[in-house]
Amino acid sequence: MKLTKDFYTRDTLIVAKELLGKVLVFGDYKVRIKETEAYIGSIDKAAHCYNNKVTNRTQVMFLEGGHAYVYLIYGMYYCFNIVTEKSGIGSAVLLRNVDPIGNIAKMFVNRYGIPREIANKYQIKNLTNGPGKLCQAIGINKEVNGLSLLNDRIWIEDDNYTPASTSTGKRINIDYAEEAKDFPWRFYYE
DNA sequence: GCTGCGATTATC
DNA sequence: ATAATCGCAGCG
Repeated sequence: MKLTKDFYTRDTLIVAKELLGKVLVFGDYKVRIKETEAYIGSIDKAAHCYNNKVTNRTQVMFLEGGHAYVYLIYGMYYCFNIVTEKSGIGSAVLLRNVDPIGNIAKMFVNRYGIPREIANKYQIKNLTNGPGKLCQAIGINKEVNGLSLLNDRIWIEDDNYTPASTSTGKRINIDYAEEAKDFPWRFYYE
């Protein structure tokens, strides 16, 4: 069943952990969430909205939980986030790794421009295992930014899958974030 | 207006 | 280890 507003408008760390195993649905694409990272603007130097800074880019992070926050990184790749907490609190959860479930054939075309049948082992392994890769695979771009996950274009659902065990660790590629770089705000399972 | 820099990825 | 590539924030 589709996750409702009450799921998203909670503590960001809880939402980040409980998103593991849930299914993101976008058009005909379906992927299962395997790895997330939490970003909390009030105390987190790694967050775009650190110090509750509202800009044209970060304003989406302050919407009520249950919206999509999509940004362009390195001028080349999009990253997909889920906004959390009540309206006015700048926070979001980044999707860092997912397993492909539905419309996988199209994902190979989107990523490599080739049919699934001729993909090599390396390409299969790297289809959706990164924040930029998963967006390219399922066609997420700037137009998704700000969309509600409670409507019918994009949403997350629970199909009663529960990971056997989950792990916690430091977030990736935020060495500039001083003390925040050591916050254990990354959640994942194998 | 100009500058420097990323919540990344592919390739060497 | 490094190039690719551009929106955005900061400056003044």
